Amino acid sequence: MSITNHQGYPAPSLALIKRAETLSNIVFDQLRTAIVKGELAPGSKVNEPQLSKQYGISRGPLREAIRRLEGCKLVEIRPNVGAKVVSLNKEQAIEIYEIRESLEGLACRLAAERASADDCASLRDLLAKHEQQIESENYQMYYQKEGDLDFHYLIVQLSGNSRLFNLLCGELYHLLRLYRVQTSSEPSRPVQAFKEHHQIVDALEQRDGELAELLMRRHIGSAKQTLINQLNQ
Amino acid sequence: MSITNHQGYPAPSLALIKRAETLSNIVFDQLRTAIVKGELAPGSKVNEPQLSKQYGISRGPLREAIRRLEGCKLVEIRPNVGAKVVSLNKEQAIEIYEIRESLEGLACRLAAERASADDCASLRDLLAKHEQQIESENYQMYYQKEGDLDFHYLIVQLSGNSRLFNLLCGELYHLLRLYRVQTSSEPSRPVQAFKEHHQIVDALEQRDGELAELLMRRHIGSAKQTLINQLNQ
DNA sequence: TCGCTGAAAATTGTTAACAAATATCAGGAA
DNA sequence: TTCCTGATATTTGTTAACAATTTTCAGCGA
Repeated sequence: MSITNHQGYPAPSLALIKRAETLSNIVFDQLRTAIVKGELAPGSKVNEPQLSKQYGISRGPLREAIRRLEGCKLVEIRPNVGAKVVSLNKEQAIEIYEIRESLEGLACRLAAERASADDCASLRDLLAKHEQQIESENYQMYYQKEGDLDFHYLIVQLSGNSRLFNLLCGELYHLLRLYRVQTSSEPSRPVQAFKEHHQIVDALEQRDGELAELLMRRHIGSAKQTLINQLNQ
Repeated sequence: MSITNHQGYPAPSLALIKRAETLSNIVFDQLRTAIVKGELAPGSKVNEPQLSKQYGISRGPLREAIRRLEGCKLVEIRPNVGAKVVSLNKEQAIEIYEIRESLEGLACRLAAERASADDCASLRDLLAKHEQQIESENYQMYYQKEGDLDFHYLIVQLSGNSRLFNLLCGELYHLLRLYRVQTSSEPSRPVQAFKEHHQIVDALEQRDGELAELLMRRHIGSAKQTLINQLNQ
């Protein structure tokens, strides 16, 4: 969950000055988190009077936060009726996996072209740390937990394409997390995934962008296929 | 934009029944159009009192519309300072082209797999119509005008992935249009582009998803390269 | 029971006023 | 001149009240 904050704060001395966050921004963050964590159930109504009481603010900034969520496609608003938390069906989840497959492939190719030796070392470190975790705990833990996300996040970051990062690690990540919460489904092939991660890092170290792209697309394609199998079953 | 009228209203003329659009939604549409067309210059400040006067509404719904634009990443808001129309530099434009290259490749592959014979016929019709326009007017016209967009839109639509459509033909299209307005740059290789469009349709007709993807990636990669050359010059 | 009606309640949309922060700019000092 | 200062004006953030619409639900009749 350690996402870099690219709107960096100005200076160390100013670090103590509390950022002038507006109520709207605060509530936007809290609502988005609540939605992504499933505390606000997919498909459920967003009740303005209730939430404004709950957060202790008036409806003005709350409505602005909801409008921003609408722009992010996390809620849908029908005029004179209200906002509903977006809800994904399996077809829509597959659509997102298709996009992720393509874009993380791109990220991998770019990362292979642009990553420095230090960057590759970081990736190796990360995988080594994961290996420790896996051995000390249980193979099940790895893919299901944040370890998988850390790996993907780092590669997308190494791609150097900041819009790609925002898209994959922001919007699409939120939607997929929403879907997982909604269906209580978790990825379920930890050992294989770990092997594939190693192969991908190998390709990155060899600066083989095409291979890295291919491997990542396969890697996510497998997860997509698992989902499709569930759909057909 | 047709009105869904569930209640059996007298219906003297459905066209006259004004849709229950909120002021916020109306102004959102108008602002987005103004931004994408460049009427609100990139980087310029979004002044609430001025706009609320101009549109004849109060600041409440106007601010909601601006917050929604923020969610769409078309404006950036700094607390206590206000909203600015987003402005893209060349690096950011290249980032978008990289994403488009990958995603339109995906769209092409999916379109090749899913498009029906009728769909392919529609594409052929579209290209034939473009060919007429080109011959009757000027080769310059084609790639610069909406013809190019029509072609890309249709393919993305044929992919059957609605989120992909919203992403490519919604968000990314708006941003690229913004960049073109900003730099007054227009694509400049109409003849070659037209040939490439034909090749892509050929691949689609042959149901060759891999080739279609490759060709589309090259097609957009060329446009990206043109941009990079401008950057280095 | 079922479905309809319509008044009451709750919710959403909009506005205007006030509070707080920032931007502007005249005036003065080095 | 150039750079500060600080009073003023403007803009943004927030609230509460009002208007309009939808939802709820008791009452009624077939």
